[in-house]
This record gives sequence, structure tokens and C-alpha cells, in this order.
Amino acid sequence: MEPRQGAQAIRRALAVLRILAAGREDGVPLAEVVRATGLTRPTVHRIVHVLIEEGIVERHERTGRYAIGNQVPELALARARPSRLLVAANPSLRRASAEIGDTLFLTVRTGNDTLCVDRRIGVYPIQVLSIEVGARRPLGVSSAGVAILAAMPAQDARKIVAANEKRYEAYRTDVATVMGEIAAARRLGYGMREIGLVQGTKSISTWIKTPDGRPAAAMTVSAVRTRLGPRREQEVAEILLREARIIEQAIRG
Amino acid sequence: MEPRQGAQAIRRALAVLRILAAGREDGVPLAEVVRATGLTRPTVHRIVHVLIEEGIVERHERTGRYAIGNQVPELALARARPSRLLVAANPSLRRASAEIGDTLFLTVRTGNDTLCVDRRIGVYPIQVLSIEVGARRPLGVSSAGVAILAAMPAQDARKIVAANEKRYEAYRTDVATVMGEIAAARRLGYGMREIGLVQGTKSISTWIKTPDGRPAAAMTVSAVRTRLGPRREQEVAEILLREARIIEQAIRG
DNA sequence: TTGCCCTGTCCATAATATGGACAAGAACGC
DNA sequence: GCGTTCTTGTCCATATTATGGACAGGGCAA
Repeated sequence: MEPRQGAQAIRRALAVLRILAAGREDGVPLAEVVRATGLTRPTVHRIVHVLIEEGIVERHERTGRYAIGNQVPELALARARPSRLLVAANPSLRRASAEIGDTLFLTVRTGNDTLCVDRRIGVYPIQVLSIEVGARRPLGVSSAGVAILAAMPAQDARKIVAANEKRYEAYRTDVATVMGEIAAARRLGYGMREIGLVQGTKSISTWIKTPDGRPAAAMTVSAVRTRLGPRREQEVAEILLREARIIEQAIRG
Repeated sequence: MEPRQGAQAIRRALAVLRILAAGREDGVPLAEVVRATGLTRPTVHRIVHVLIEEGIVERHERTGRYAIGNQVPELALARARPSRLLVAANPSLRRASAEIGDTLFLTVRTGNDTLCVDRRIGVYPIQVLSIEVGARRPLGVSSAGVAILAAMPAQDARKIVAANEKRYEAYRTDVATVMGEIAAARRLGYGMREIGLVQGTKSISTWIKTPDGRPAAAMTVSAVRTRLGPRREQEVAEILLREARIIEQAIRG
């Protein structure tokens, strides 16, 4: 069903945009976009510069990096309403945040990426704040990504992981490691990372499925590792699993 | 400087997106996109359907209309910070809103469109609320658009108006009318519409220029016509002009 | 100096996107 | 009922468009 043709250039431009989005405000060097997309440099160069002329991409004077331009939020204003998921998850995030006390994240799947769409800071004095709303990463490099991959049919997960292969290098991981983590998450019932992307942190993620059974999001707790021993890991996982089921019900409504 | 080639399809896709953005949540029928962009129907059809596959565009089941998809806000999250203008204009909008009591709009120029980026509701019991944040229209059909056009070199304005010609029909106006309104705004020092887009309303807009002298935005008051007689029009215009200059200073800082 | 990695540009070529023509469904008038 | 006019969707030969190999310049480290 997917392969409608006659628009290669448009698909490529979007692939470039998604990589640039992962670079947030700082942007991404051209060479990195080339690596991540697998396109040739002249092609990426041409696409990026046309997008600059169109106002969709900006280039930082100092660094030469390319970033999402301000015409993208302008287009996004056409869709002012917050998403169904965000509304449905709100009470659960508040409840779980109060109960757990560590930083909570809501992360959605978008294409081959995870995208952080909400964050709640807890009451405990040490909070992991490195991931911000808007943070975007290849599925598989964060515990949320692993959880989402674990919740989908093995074949689909494998396809996504393979598609992200070129991007894993930048996050110091690889296909084999990710596949192992997915298998572990399936056994456990939730995603987990002893070594978070930030040194000394640990994360636990549960998946949230849409009514049709496909994972759409993950709810994550991140904390300094010492605060998430085996006993507390169990406790936190239970809260997350409980709230994930509640959110799934709320989406249905 | 502009004409970099080798990406016709990408430019066309963006032109389509900008038209779809004008349709907000409801979207736009294919035929309307064809008219507004001047592209052929097969081309628009192909572009729109590729964008649907990519998640950038959505199609409403009931109406068959095409609208901006939720992947656009997702990309926009990469740029979380509010724009410089929005921050700079905030105090002026609050002050002017309190002073005037009618609905205030802040509208930016984006390409050949105006885009409403902020709205303040006043204290007077009858408020013009038809224009919402995110509303997008061809430059020239609203008083804000006329104000922005009036503030740029005549030749540039003429070019934009000509480019929007095909879209004016849908708003029951035409190139000659718009050019006349621009000339009137230049004489007055601000944009004005006796007959607003909504029946029985009247609008007054002042332009806001960036440090390099190009108009970037407009500040607008809309009210029921009876509330904006010649005397009050003068008063309101003076407040708007004063605040516009203050915003221009604030952007500079 | 050399080597390496970055960005930018050219242009012959192949592949891509194009749009005329055709089709079919929906809404309206009579 | 039937024609008219609106809409959206699809096909495919064609030529226009996008492609990427090859080349070049700049910055930095050894």
C-alpha cells in the first residue's frame, strides 16, 4: 500500500527534516545529515538549501549547522489543538509523578523516532532533566524507544532497527545491542536501561498501545541509578504499568 | 539570489502545505489547492497523497478535505522557544488591550500570507473572536495584510499581490481593490477595513518593522463597526501606532 | 608540508515528476 | 428519469527534473 511513486524528492526532503529535528535548536552539520539519511552529499546540500530559501530550514551563522526553521512552527499553528494522547495522559502523569517523585516523560513514536512530548518534574531533589520536550531520537537508543519496539510485532521492530542502523553509531550503540534490549524488555514487561544516555542515570519505560494494539507511546521514569535499586524498580514499574493501562482506556473513550 | 534549482517538487510540496495550513483543522478540498497553487490536479493529487503517507498531511474521512497532519507539530517541537517578536510584543499587547477594550491581534507575515500569532480579548462585552491564533490568509485580504503590504516598497507589494491573485477570489476581493486599500493605508499611516471579513466589523492595523526596515508584523484591533466611529478610530490608531513603535524598539534590544 | 574532514559546485546523464486524457462518483436542476 | 457540472482519482508516454560522480576550496591537526 505504501509505495506511491513520483515524489522521491519530497520524501527525501522530509527525511532530511526529521534528522534536522533531532538536532533541536543547535541543528546538525551537513555531514551528519548525509550519514543519517544515506543520501549523497550533493543531494542533501541541494535539498537543505532549497529548504532554507523556503524558510523551512535555518542555518546558524557561527556553527554552519542546519536546523528546523521558524516556518515549521508557523505551519504547525494550523493544528492548534493538543493531541488526544496528551489530554488522555495528563491525569496519569500527574498521579504517577506525585507517587514516584522522579522525572516522568511521555514519549511518542513518530516514524522511526521517539519524540518526547511531555515531562513532569518530581519532588525528589535530584532530577534527571537532560531530556526535554521536543527531544527526538532513533527508536532503540532510549528505554522509551526500546519499550515501544518491544511492544510491536518482532518483524516490524527488526525493520525499524535496521532502518536506524546508520544513526546508532552517533549514540554509541548498534543493532545487536538494541535487539538484545528489546528481547529483555519483552521478558520483563517493560523497557529498562541500566546505563542511561546520561552518565549515572537509569530509566524504566512502559509502553502504551492504541486501541488497535499498536504501541503509540511510552511512559518513562528517569532517576540517578542509586535511587532505582531492584526493589524500587519493581515498585516504579508497577505504577507505570498501572497508569499505562489507564491511559489506554482513556484514549479509547 | 533566490533561484536555486533542482528541487521543483519540494517547492511545490511546500506551496501545497501552506495552502493546507490556511484551512486549519477543517482542511481544504483538493480543487481549492489546485486553484490556489496554480498546479495541475494530478500533480497536487500526487503530492498530497505522498504527504499523507509520510504523515505530514491528513485527510478527513467525512469531508475528504486535506489538512496539516500531526507530524508537523511534531517537527515544530524541535524549536520550542517562543519567537523574539512574541516576547517583545507581549507587554504592548497587554497594555493596548487594557486601554482599548476590543480584541487585539498580532499578525506576522510569512511568505505571501498573514498568520495570526497572538490574540488578546478585551473587556468590552462584544468581542470579535472570528480570527484565531493560527489563522492564515493571503496578504491583502485583511487589514493586517494591507498594513504589512503598505509598509513595504511598492514594487514588492505589487509582486505579492500579483502572486496571490488566484487566491483572492475565495475572499471576494481582487488585485485592484487590494492595491487601492494599500494606497489608502499609506496615506492614513495605518491599515483599515470598513467591512471586515466578518459582517458588521471594522478593523484597524498598524505595521511593525524589523530593524532593517521591512515590515514583519501588524497589530490589529477588530470591533463591531458601530464602536469604531471616526473619533474613536483616531484614538485607537494613535494607541496602536505608539505601541508599534515600542515593539520595534524592543525587537532591536 | 601532508592528511583528513568539512562544505560547496558543476554538469552529463538517468531517473524522476509531469500533466493531458480518461474515468467515475456526487450533487444539482429540470 | 437524464443531462450538466462539480468533484476526486488514475494511467503512462514524455521531457523536464533531480541525481551523484568528480572536482575544488577551506580549516585544522600532526
